[in-house]
Amino acid sequence: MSRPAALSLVESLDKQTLGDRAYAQLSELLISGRMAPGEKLSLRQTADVLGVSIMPVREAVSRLVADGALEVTPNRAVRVGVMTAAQFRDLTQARVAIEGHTAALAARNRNDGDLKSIARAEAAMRSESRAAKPNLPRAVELNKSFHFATYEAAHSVTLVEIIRALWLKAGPVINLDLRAHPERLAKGDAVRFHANVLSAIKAGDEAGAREGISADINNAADVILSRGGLVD
Amino acid sequence: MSRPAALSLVESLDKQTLGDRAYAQLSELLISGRMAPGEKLSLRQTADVLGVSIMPVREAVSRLVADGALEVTPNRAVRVGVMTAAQFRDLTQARVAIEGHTAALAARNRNDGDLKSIARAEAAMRSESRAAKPNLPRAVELNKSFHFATYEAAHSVTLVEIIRALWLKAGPVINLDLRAHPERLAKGDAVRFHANVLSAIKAGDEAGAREGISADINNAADVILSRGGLVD
DNA sequence: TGCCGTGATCTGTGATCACACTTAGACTTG
DNA sequence: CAAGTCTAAGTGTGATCACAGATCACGGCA
Repeated sequence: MSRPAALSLVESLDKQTLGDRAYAQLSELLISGRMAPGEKLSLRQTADVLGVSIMPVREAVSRLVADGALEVTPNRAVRVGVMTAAQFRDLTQARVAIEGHTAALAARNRNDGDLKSIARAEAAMRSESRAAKPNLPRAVELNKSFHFATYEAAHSVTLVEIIRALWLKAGPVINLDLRAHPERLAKGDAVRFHANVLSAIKAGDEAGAREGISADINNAADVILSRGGLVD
Repeated sequence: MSRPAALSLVESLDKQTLGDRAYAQLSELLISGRMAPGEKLSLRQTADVLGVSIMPVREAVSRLVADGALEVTPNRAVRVGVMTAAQFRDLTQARVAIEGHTAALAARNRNDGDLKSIARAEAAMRSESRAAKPNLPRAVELNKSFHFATYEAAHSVTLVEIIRALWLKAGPVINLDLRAHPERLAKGDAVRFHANVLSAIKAGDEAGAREGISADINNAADVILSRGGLVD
């Protein structure tokens, strides 16, 4: 099984299927809230936009439907999932439990490299959200970066994957709201919670990390629920 | 919007796509351990078995790949996911956290109907596993029934969905082992843990429910890991 | 003016075809 | 006899075609 050592540098150059790329692009749109809940989506149309045939889009969409991020109505129309207030509450509670647990785990398992990436992500989001006129898409992205830098520090690929699936469902609701009401960012709640999480993880304080993440999630969810924009 | 009242009885008769049925059948095979980790799977072949074209199978398989239950090797071969011992440990820890949390939630949120279904599932599995020669496929099915009756009592569709995805990954490893070493069932550990879970949930004892489920999961995982059948 | 049939168009789903690639086995060759 | 070669069958992926059902606008009837 010995091969020329130089070959190991170039092997497996692409190996990414078109369906995978379509999935990546669509989930990025969803997770960052660039598609509103209930917005319809045509296979052929998005296939044109992505410059491929409808097959890869089909695969991507069926995966997203399985994830619960998209849904296909009984009328055979694909749209971004719409949630009732009750479903959103259920999702939020699950997020608090799982993301809180993962943050606590991060406080125990983090190494120096993890601390650095979390601190960097925290600083980036702090400076962006305190800017005179913050770049909203960038703020959304930085918020995601901070959370996932935290979760990665738990060193559990299973948990991170689960959280990614949760964000896929919550993204459209949360980040669309943030785009519509940017004043929530300026208020600085998220930045404060993030700072608490960072210092707790640095100190190895599991309960503190869990509470910081819980507060961050619950705070955002409360604002959205009080806005009353969800059906039912 | 008023319609003849009689029509409301027959509306929405099936509305289940072939791909959904293929997914249901394949995931049932996986979750009950009837397919061994690493076992290969051909799209055309399974399409023949299921009596459909390869399209529905493709959709089902791509969803299962996204779930991590199946995997497609770089050589373009689909097979049941194989796990390293480290991955299995990670998966087990996530299961302990999430399923334990859900059981605790069940102890708080259960109603009388939930208690009845849990008790019924517990009794069914107990009697089967104490039989002279237990029916293994049935025991696997009853074990699943007990766990999910418990989790349903938490009344959180989000958590139950997540747990179902976790079982899809763990099923092949755990239940294949159970088929290969049925003496584990006769030993009665699972039955004892289940009884503890049932009484804790009945008593509203959240910590007890969490510990019972944790013990059940960890016990099975320890046996499998000590068997050394996992690669790496 | 209001309502309902009707046809063109668009939807997702399923089947079939085309293709690049892998793999296994018979064959040839040294 | 062993090692390399080449062919044929099988693989997943992608494109295209076919189809039932939904939607919507237009036009005719009441």
